[in-house]
Order: sequence, then C-alpha cells, then structure tokens
Amino acid sequence: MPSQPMASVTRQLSRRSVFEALLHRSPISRADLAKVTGLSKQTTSEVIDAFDQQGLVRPIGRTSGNVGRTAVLYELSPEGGHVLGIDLGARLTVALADIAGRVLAEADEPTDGRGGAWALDQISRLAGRLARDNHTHPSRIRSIVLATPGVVNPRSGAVEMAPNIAGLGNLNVVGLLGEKLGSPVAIENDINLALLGEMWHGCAQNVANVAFLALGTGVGVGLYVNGQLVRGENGAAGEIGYLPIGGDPLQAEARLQGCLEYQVGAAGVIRRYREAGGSDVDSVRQVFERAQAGDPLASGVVDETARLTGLAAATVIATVDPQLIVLGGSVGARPDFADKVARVLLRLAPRPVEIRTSTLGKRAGVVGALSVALSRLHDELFGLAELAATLPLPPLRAS
Amino acid sequence: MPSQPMASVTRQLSRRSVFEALLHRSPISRADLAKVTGLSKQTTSEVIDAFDQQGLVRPIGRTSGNVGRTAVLYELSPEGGHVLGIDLGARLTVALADIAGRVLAEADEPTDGRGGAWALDQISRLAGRLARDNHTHPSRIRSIVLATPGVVNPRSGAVEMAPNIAGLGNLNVVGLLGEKLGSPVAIENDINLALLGEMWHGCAQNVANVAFLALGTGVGVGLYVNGQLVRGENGAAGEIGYLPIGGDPLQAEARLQGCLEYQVGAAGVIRRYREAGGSDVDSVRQVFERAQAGDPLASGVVDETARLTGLAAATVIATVDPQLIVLGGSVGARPDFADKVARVLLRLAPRPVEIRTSTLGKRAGVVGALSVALSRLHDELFGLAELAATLPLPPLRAS
DNA sequence: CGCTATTGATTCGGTCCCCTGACGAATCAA
DNA sequence: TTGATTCGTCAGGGGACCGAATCAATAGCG
Repeated sequence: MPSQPMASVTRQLSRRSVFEALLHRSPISRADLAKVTGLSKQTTSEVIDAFDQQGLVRPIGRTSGNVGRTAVLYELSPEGGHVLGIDLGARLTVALADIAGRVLAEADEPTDGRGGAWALDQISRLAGRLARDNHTHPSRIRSIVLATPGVVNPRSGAVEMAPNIAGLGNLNVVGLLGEKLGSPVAIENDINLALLGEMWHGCAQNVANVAFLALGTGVGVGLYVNGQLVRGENGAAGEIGYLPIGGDPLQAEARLQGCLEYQVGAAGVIRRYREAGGSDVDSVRQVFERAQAGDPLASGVVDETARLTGLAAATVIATVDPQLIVLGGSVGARPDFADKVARVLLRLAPRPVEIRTSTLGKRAGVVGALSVALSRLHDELFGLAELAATLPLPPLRAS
Repeated sequence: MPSQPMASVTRQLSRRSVFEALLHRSPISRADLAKVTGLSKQTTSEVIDAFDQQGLVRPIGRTSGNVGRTAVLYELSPEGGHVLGIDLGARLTVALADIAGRVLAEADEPTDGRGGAWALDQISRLAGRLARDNHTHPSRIRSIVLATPGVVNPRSGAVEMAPNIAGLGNLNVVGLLGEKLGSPVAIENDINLALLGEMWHGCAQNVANVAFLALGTGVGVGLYVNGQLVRGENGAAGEIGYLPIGGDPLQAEARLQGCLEYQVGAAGVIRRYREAGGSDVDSVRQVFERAQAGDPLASGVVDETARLTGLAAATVIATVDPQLIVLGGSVGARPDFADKVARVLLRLAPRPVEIRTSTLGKRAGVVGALSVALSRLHDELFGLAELAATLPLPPLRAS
C-alpha cells in the first residue's frame, strides 16, 4: 500500500481532522463528522470517500429512531493497518493493535537467554503467531516499537548499554527486525515507554508533566515534559542510577553501577538486608514480605529504600517540577511503598507532589510501545512532517 | 495596527516562509526569495507587496554588476515593530530591538529599592527614554518580556517566589506593565532567559540540549530540552537550590532556603569562609580573589563550592542528559571555576559533558528576554496557532 | 394514508491561493 | 546595436475550501 501522491497541506489538514474525529467518536456519520471537525459537509464527504477507497474506514450501520433521513455510520477499519508493541525484558511481551488503538492480542514468554540474535528471532516468531491467530498477516503491520532496557541513542536508534540481553548492543536491531517483520521499527527505552503506557491507559492519563520512577533490577526515571518525552542528547536522560545519593559517589562499586542504583536497585536491597544481618533471601519480594510480616531488619531496609527513593524523587521534583510521580518496577510497584515514599517526600520537597503506583505493572512497557507505534503510524498517514520541514523557526540571526 | 483579517493557513505558511528568508538573508530580491523559499515568483511577489503595504519591509537598494535586469533588494523595516527585553534583578536592565533582532539600545541602572510598584514605574520610565532616544515611540513596541528571579507560574504569569523585589508577588505585573507600556507583556524566570540568551548570542548557539547552571545569590538551573524550555508544572523546574546535596536536607536552614543553596549560594560561600576561620569578607568576589592570592582557607571554600556544584551538575546530567552545561551567575561565572567543576565532574559522570562559562555575563538575562519577545512577535505575526488549535493530537482513546 | 418537518448527503457556483508559462523591462557583453 | 540573461508581472489552470440549493429518506401528525 504505497502512500498516495501526497495531498496538499490543506487537504492533509482536513484528512487529519477527520481521522481524529473518527478515532474519538467512532461510529459517526458524515454529517456529524462535518460538525465535529468544523469542515464543510462536502469536504468531509470527499475525505471519507478517499478513506473508504483506501480501506481506512468502513460503514458500520445506520442511524435509526431519529427524525430525518438515516445516516450511514462509519468507523476506522481494522484492515486499515496494524501496529506491534514489543517489550524485551526478562520476559518477552508482544501486543498487536489495530489503527484505532484496539488491542487485538497480547502474548508473553521468557526471553531466549542466548542473547541478541536469538531474541530477535523469538520476537519474529511470536509476532507472526500473534498475527496469524488474529486472522491477519504480518505484512499488514505497519509500525513496530520495541521497548528495551539500556540507553537508546535517539538519533541512530542503537542500543548502547543493554544490561540484560547479551549482544544486543552489537546488532543493528532496527535494520534486522525491520527486515524480518517487513515494517519500520523504532526502539525506545523501556522506562520511557512504561511512562507513556501509564499516560495512555494507566494512572497518568490527562497529566501534562509526569515522571515515572522505575525501581527494579535497575533504577531509572522517565520524564514527560511540555508534551514530549525527554530523551537527552545521548538518550541517557533519566539514568538516575548515577545520582550521587545514598553513598560516596566516588566509591568503586558506586561509580561502576551508579551510586543510587547500588543502594536501591534490586541487588542493592538484597545486599543491604544481608549486610544488616538478614539471610536466606534471593529476591526483593522476600525482603518486602518479611518487612510486612514484622521482621525489623527487613523493615529497616525497606524504610531506607523508601528514604533514598524519596531523595531521588525530590531531586527529580527540584529539577523538572512534575505534577505527578508514578512508581513502577518490581521494587517500586510494591504496595504501600508509594505511601512510604510520599511520607519521606513531605519532609523534603518545598511543595507536595502526588505519587501513585503504576496500575499497568508489567504491561506498562508493552502498552507504551503500542501507543508510540500507533502515533508513528498516525503521523505517517496524517502527519505534517513536510510542514515542520518547510518551516524551521531557526536560531535568530545575529544583530 | 490591527492584525489583518487572518490569512488562510496556506497563505500564512507562505508569509512565514518569506519572513524567515528575509530574517536570515537580509538584503534579498524577490527572485531570490522565491528560490530560497521554494514558492513561485508570483506568490513571493504577492507576499512582499503585502509586507510592503504593512510597513514590514522596505526596499534597500538594487543589485548591480550582474548580467541581467537589476533587482530591487528588500530588508525588514525597523518600522515593522520593536520589542523590549527587561531584566529586573539587583540592577534593572532594559534593551530595545527591532523586528529583525537588531539591538538598538540598552540601558541599566540600580533597581528602585522600594519594591514592586516603584520598580514597575522605573521600568516604564526607562523604556520610554530608550524609545525616545531611538526616535521611536513606545507605541511601536509590540512585545515585551520581563526577566525576574523567582518562580513564574507558566499559566497565570504570576511571580510566586520573588526573593529580591519586595511586593512583586502581590502585583499583577503582566496587567500593570502591559497597561503602562501599551503592549503585551510576558514574564519568565531570569535563569531561563539567561539560558536562552546564551543560546541566541552567547556560548550555547546551535546546541539542542543545554543546561544553564546559575550560581549567585540564589542557585538554579535553566533547562532547554527537545527544542523547548522546561518550566515544569508550577514553573518551578530548575529550582535546584532544594537538591539534597551538601548537607542534611532535613536541617532547618536547609529546608527553608534549600539544602544546596544554603551551601553554594553567595551567602553560603561567605558563611563557609567565616566558619572556616576567614574573616572580613562581604562578597563572594573577595573570597575568590583571596583563593587566587593563595589564601588556603579561601581555596578550600572555593574547592568545596566546585565540588558541590559538580554534584549538582552530575545530578542534572543524570536527569536530563544535556550536551552542554553553561555556568553563569556571579559565583558561577568566575574565571577558572568552570575548569574546577569540570574536573570534579570527570570523576562523577559516566560520560563527559562539556562545561562552558557564560559569555554574556550579566547581559544574558536581558538578551534572552529580547529573544523571547522577538519570538513572540514573530509568532503573533506569522504563527500557526490556529493550526495547533485545530489539530490537537489528543490522548489516544481507550480500546 | 399522505403531508410536513427534519435531517443526511450531493451538486453547483464562487473564492482563495498556488503554480506554470509567457511576456515586457532592464541590464551586461560582444 | 544585438543577444543573452535576469527580474518582475500578467494570465490561465487546478486544487481545495465554503455556502446555498437540491435531492433523499425518515418520523410524526392529522
């Protein structure tokens, strides 16, 4: 399906307007579309006809019961295109959605431990199965987004510090996966995508400035500011594992792994519990459960973890002033943990900031990946890239 | 000069294109404008005719020496509109520029110490004098931006924590100043504007992600990310005086003033020098001069200041990953201080980040104010606000 | 049962804006 | 003086928008 010979700017605006309206008021008639978009009835009709011919839209019924002529109702056709979201963590999660954002299927399995190339094969297999199970074909997939831990270079898309999947950094993931699956692939840091997931379907909807504080194996924060994700010059924004909190930032382990992560990361929590005299734990979960069961050592470790997390949150608040902080990750999403952090924060921050626990949990990453894949597809079809390209507001000239 | 009856989107695009070309290649003919913008000669000519009638543009000469017909060269007319930049700190600085960004005049004097209303009067007087001295009239000024310390609410424009100017928080500055001067006024935090100043005419040109670390009476950072200023939900982004660095963040003074600012702010530097046994100083400058002269106590204080600044910089780097950090403010702009901080940072940050000293110094704020005033005027004349309003890419709908 | 009011969708004429191609105007070079 | 070249304008065609008029289909009412 080659993109048609590029409508004029003004037509593209109309197309986009109509598409937006279809997205949000799904079964809708041509007349109502005209009212909603503010376009004239003729323009609306022309656009709908074009969409119909492209297979983007389909009639879904007629109105009845109202006085006046019946109207044909339209909705976005599932045939209009599919998108794929992938979360490549300890488990591999893949989800399929249609162009309207309806999630059609979701599947996950343990990630192939042998490393990069095998994982890519696994993704390809799982995606193909998902597509077949939903009576579609991988070629219908028009946009793919992959969530991965590590630093993703925002220009090249290279994965630069993938801690979990061996050999991923040496692969041209965008190229290889795109070739395997036959559609454009984008990569984004998993924490950033978890943030977007919470903003789309989770606990951070309709909030303009959000930070997603992920505490798990690693520590990181995703920032959404001014309606945009903050990636940073090298894609390393939010790598707060390196914050000088919780110890001497010049110490060997701290420098290597990051000072804060050394204390608050999953390994750090377990280590601190052992150092305090606790024993026989190999997961953070156990430490938290013992704390809840009354183990004073575990309680101390949890409280200290909350204190350090509060300091990290205070740092983020002082720096970017978000409206909301979402706690996620295997450590951060523990029940009651958000309350503990909030209590710490009350004594630290000059003004209170709401703290919530992630509601999507492990699904946040894949949901966020879907949302970005969807946005990319929408922008490809109805974007105004040429407009932005034609009109850079460049640096003002010297006097 | 009422804005004309709002051209269509496509005409507005053309107008803007032509304007951009005029801005950057100033003496330019209609034919060359057509080549540069990609518009047809016809359209270009129509736009130029309209600009001419509006007084936005004026013929400035003709080409000669080339084969072929001579071309009439145009440039943006100084009569097209003026903008005013104001920096309201310990001193009051005001600068006047024309629509092309040519700085026409600049003046400063000590700020009226009696507080808010007097300061506004003073601004009004100084602005009027500047306008008269440049053979223009205040009514020609079409956009004004005021730099002020404190937290500026991004929605209301209210100044919420102005530490220096008494009573400024209780005034409707936008309204009062706008009435006095007869044109729209915007307020922005002085550090943010200093950052924009450095990006426009200073040491941060052509850099996409920048942090401006201001160390003076107060401590703060201005962040420029993804082509936008980061203001935060309450305009409190960059208030890193409250970072939990350099002491116990729960201590009384630290909580009140901000933990980091208590140590690194001008008052903190002097206090630390006194506490170390030094005496007879009442300015940071003296401490730095003594350090340079070999006073070991002063040296220690300066080194500790650099260490804490390095920690703050590391925090900013870990959080937003800028490409460049600019040091400014009365403390931060000290010569050699940037080097000291860079050395600290080398041992802290996972990757090196360039550090520069502000080149605009005290002028950074007013230059930044000019740049924003200019952008606002340009957007008013050639902006695509309606486009953005017509086409929100709204939150994706639930499945 | 037929008429009317109402609403949906299409057709028609007019306008705005952009582009192309042709043409007169002004200049340099030979 | 003539030709080549470049600048700027004029005239015509096409895309896209809108408003008004018109046809189509239905519910409600007498």
